[in-house]
Amino acid sequence: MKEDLTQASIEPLLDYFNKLILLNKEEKQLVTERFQPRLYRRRQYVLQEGDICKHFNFVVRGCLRSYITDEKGNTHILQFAAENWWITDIGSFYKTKASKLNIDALEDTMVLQISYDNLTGLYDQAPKFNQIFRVLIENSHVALQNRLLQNISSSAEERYLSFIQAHPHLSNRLPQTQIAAFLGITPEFLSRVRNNQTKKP
Amino acid sequence: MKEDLTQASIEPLLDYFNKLILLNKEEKQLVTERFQPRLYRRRQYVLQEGDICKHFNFVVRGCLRSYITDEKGNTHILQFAAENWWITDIGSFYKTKASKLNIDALEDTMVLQISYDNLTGLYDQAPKFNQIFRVLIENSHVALQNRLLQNISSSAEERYLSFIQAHPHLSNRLPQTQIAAFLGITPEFLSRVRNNQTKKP
DNA sequence: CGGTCTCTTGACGGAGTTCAAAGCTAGTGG
DNA sequence: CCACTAGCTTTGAACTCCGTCAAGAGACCG
Repeated sequence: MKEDLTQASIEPLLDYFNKLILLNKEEKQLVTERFQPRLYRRRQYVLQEGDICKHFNFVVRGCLRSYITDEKGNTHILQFAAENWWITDIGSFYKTKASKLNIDALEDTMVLQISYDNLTGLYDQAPKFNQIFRVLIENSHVALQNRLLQNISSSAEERYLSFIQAHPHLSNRLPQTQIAAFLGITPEFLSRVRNNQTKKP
Repeated sequence: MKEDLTQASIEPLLDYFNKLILLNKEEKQLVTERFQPRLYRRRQYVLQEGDICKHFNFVVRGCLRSYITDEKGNTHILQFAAENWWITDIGSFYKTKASKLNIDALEDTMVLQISYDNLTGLYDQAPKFNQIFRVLIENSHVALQNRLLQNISSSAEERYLSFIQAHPHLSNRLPQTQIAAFLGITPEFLSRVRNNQTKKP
């Protein structure tokens, strides 16, 4: 499946903003000017540990992940980002300091990305985006709170069932190794959980 | 130790804001007008599951916690908030919907709190506070990301050591049951972890 | 094809839980 | 100010969940 940037469409992003707060013509124009389309190929890094995160990314097609790698070489996934999701290292991006996270592509992926300067410029030209990006972070924060609470209160099986129920589209297209790294268990144990699950009902 | 609202001081809050972004005289005045001091006694609820979270709280003295209770009756702590920390249910507060969290006082606690209307009024009168509160959430979000990653990648012992190192003042004044509920382990096991720890070095 | 990645399965080991009991601390009411 | 109760901490033993290591069987891609 070929794709190139001339096919890039800003529409999904405009739709996304419009669902949060209606944009006028000028604001849509600003978004179109300040966000840049970009393609990442499978396994390509969007951000590498130690670098400064330069962009806020909106996924148009494909799937990215953010993760850390521990001293044993195991990866632990903080977030997946498929269509219409945002991904960045907020701490590194806003404070311009070295990132502890990696972000890379699980599939060939097209994003619309905005740099720090372009984003602060956007805040100045259209203050409405202050509110929009505050809401983005709030939503993301609430989701993360729920995930943490579930992690300290539920078994691996409960977390897995909850994940496939909340994200059926993701659990279909991701390899189980990635889901295990997200849930905080080993791929072997996830395999057993799934096996028990099919026998149950 | 007696304390009452006439002794209430807005100073810690003004100091806190000033360290993020310098405030002018008018802005300080606005903060003084719009934040209300309030006392909560030990075990008193600040927010109860099912209610709508009405306030953003800044702790001046004492300590609060936010938590859920599961079907077995176990509590799982999302956050502690001692001096100079913020605590609220962001989702419930901004979207005016029923909260899944409880917030209560672990000690007699004085807070400075602001209502939703007063906060949005503050945003309008002094846009600087848009930025201030965006930074607050960003910081909180980064802290939560780190905690989640540690939870899915580290042992109970590692998490405990990391907690007492990052928050020595808190770990001294909190009962171990509360720390265990925060780390996601049983109080019995935390006792054993501490016991091993004292024997080691 | 050949190699790499993914998924499964088994046996074993270890981290963390559950239940129960006991001593200790601290708040509370009379 | 004392007595009493409720909560905190510790310890033991049995048990469960989940990880580790190893091996083999597809599946996909170059």
